Amino acid sequence: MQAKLNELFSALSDATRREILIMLLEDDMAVTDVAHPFDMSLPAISKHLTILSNAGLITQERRGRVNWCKLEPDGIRDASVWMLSFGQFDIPDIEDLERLIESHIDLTKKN
Amino acid sequence: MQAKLNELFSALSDATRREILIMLLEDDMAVTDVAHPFDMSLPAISKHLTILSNAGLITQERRGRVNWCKLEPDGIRDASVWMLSFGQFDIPDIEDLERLIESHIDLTKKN
DNA sequence: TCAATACTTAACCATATGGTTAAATATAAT
DNA sequence: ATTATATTTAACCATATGGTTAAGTATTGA
Repeated sequence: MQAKLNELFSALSDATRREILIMLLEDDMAVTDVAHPFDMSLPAISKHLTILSNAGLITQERRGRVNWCKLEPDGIRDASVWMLSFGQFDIPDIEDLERLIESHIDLTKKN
Repeated sequence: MQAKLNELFSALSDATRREILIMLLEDDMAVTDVAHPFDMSLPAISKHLTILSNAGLITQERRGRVNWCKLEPDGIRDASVWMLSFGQFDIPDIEDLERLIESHIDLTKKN
């Protein structure tokens, strides 16, 4: 359990990986397309995807030469359970939330 | 913002640090008392506390030779905002939550 | 004043992380 | 059959992380 939480929070502790997760909210994507917006080599992205996969935050399914990445909706659950049980998890300022969701939309439009 | 989130999730990605946070839910504690339940040197705990402090999850206030550690209730907020905005943040199985809260109680009793 | 207490800092170590480039693999298209 | 595409694997590198022990610094108590 603790090891799983370590892996989860650790996976979330990198901005590139968080952006990838947000991109995958929109739709499933091929590895190359995931890599496209980032100023980073393909192997680097491939590694990030492996980390997200091991943490259970995404799944990958190869069809032909394309490896499709998709969000695993339950992946974040253990982390959210921990945060809720930690108790300091109030509903945040609605404006913070709106601003952040807005920034996600900008991000996906950027592609 | 991203750097702050990196720091926050990274601080949460270590089981020792998460346990420390849960201990501090109960009450403020001196560094030595924080260290007591762990099979780890004092400098190691001191480092963990610095990391929690830099992430904004706790504050430390020295009075005399005792450095009091206290939870910073708003510290986790940015992480919770991100998770909520990520959207896959359902209220989890109530039994999962109860089991986890129970395990926290056990943990604090252990001291 | 001297010793004990409550730490922090320094120096070190092994392993992990996040990136790179080059080479390998498998599939699809020509 | 050859080439292009999509991706992974390997080898490498610099820096970060999480621990250690030993030494240093205040503060308190005797």
